[in-house]
Amino acid sequence: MKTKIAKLIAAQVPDLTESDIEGLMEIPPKPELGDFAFPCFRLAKTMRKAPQVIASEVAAAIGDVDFLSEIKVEGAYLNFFVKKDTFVEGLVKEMLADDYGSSKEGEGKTICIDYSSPNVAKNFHVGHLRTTIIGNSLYKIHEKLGYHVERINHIGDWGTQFGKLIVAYKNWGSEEAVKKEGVAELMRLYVKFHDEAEKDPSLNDEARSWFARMEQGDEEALSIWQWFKDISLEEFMKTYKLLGIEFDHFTGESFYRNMTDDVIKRISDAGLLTESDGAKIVDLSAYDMAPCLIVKNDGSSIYATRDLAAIFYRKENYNFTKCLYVTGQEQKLHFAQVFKVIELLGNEWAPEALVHIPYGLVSLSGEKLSTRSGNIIYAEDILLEAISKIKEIIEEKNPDLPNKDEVARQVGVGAVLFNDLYNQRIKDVSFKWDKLLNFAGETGPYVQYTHARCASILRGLEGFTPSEDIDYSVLTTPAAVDLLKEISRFPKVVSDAAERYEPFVVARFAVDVAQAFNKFYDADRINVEDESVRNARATLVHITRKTINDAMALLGIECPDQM
RNA sequence: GCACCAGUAGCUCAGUGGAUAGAGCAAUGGCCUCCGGAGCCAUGUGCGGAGGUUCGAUUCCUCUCUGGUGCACCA
Repeated sequence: MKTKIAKLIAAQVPDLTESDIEGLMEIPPKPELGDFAFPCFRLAKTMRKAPQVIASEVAAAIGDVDFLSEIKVEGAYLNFFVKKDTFVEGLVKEMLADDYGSSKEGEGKTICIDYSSPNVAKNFHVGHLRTTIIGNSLYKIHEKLGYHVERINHIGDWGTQFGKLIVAYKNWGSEEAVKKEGVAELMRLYVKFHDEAEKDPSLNDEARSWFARMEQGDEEALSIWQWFKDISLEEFMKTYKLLGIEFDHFTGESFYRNMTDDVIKRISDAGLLTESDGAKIVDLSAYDMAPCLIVKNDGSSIYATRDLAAIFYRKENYNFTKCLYVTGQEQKLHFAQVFKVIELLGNEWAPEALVHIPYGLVSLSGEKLSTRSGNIIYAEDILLEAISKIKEIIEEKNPDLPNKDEVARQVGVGAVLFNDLYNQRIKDVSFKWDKLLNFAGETGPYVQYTHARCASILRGLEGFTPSEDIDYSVLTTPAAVDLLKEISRFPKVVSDAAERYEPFVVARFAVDVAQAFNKFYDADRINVEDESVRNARATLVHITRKTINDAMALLGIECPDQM
């Protein structure tokens, strides 16, 4: 429709350039002023006349057009009012398609997404939840656009931290305690290590040497490591199950441990490796960056080395067009360094293909999360708390609901996910229970409630099936048109979200549709005597329900039919 | 010290060069014998500051203030 109007204008203004026409099409519609609005400032540059004059001239020249009801000049703006029937019919037919919102822009392309990636022997806390949820949503969004996605959980299962754990286990731990308490005991040992290391710094050297032994294949070290890793993974899987999140690969850091020598050789062969304070680095001062550490002075590898190895491995095995890293913004410099090293090794694809997707810090009552000070909230606790609160509300509002537990899980988890995906990733988050557990307004449960309401209406309509064969003039009431306009943004919303790597675009869209629907529901009665009115409105309800369901699915949130 | 990110309503946030800058929360008042009241409607204050580019700046540039983060042997 916008293209049509742009062409109309172009026909009246012969010396219009191509970029002028593109500019015309970029202007978003302002429904309160006209269905489509075009400012004439751009035209003024081409035509060397005042924009107000141009607006009147163009309006007069266009005359009668079959799909327009009116053209209004407001100062320097041209407002086009489209005939409602035509407008509505076009939109509805598009929206009835099963794959509405999908596209083929990613066909034949592979995207690797590295997300979640928790550290073994540490609890899964509210901060880890963000990368997990954001990564999962980016996966769904790209899949909707036709990309093939490899979901990679780059588990933090290698590194000096294990040396620390082994030292702590040997000094202050016991097999029974670890078997009994699991991750909680590992956490205790880790904290204990740091406390002791403050008093006796030589413990740090001991830890580093245990890690060096791991890298050399020491059997004792590796068997303890494997044991701790298994315990942690089991714990992580519980949270993933609750969230309904899956991965294609659990190739953590240890997976790449035998590939680091190759990385070092490549860097060395390229003449990039230099020695500094006993360690081996790539000097990046030419790019205003701190050097990238490749080998520590005790000869063992560091995370950068393993990240480099992972990139080569993924490029060779998955042939990605892009590889996304969903991690905290505090790791920005690290990824900039790693990506630069890859580029310097002669891989021109690196700057385009390797993308760090940072997100803001989660804090708790104004302070940084810290396991050691106990200033921390675990992911599982948040999810379980939200689920139980939802369960209470269900008992109060809808006690006869079948499968309450499953619905409570869907809505509780939905509330947590939605809360995390509703704003730009980069914003720091201050965790607050009361905000999370308030389910009014712009929240997951509000959107899910609207979905359940749609489903409920549709259940109540006997013999209704959605169809293109309806009376479109029924859907030209202000509330119906507003709702249709919101829904019509879906395809652009999905591609915008992918382009910006921002799930919040989809979350906001879901709320906008829900709000528009609730207004429509309030204004226009659906289940009425008149069959043609009923069918047309019910078709709109059907489209709304499906769009909300599909949009929420892109966030990893399920929408029950009743709640 | 250097670098990166953020600063919009009392609070949490949208706003990707266009018209009178929008939502939710919180507060107050209202909602039809009728499709789910986790809903709908009504009522107020605001772009950290100063310059610059532009016909037009919350948006782009420079400086500045405030907060957060990072700056090699942790990840």
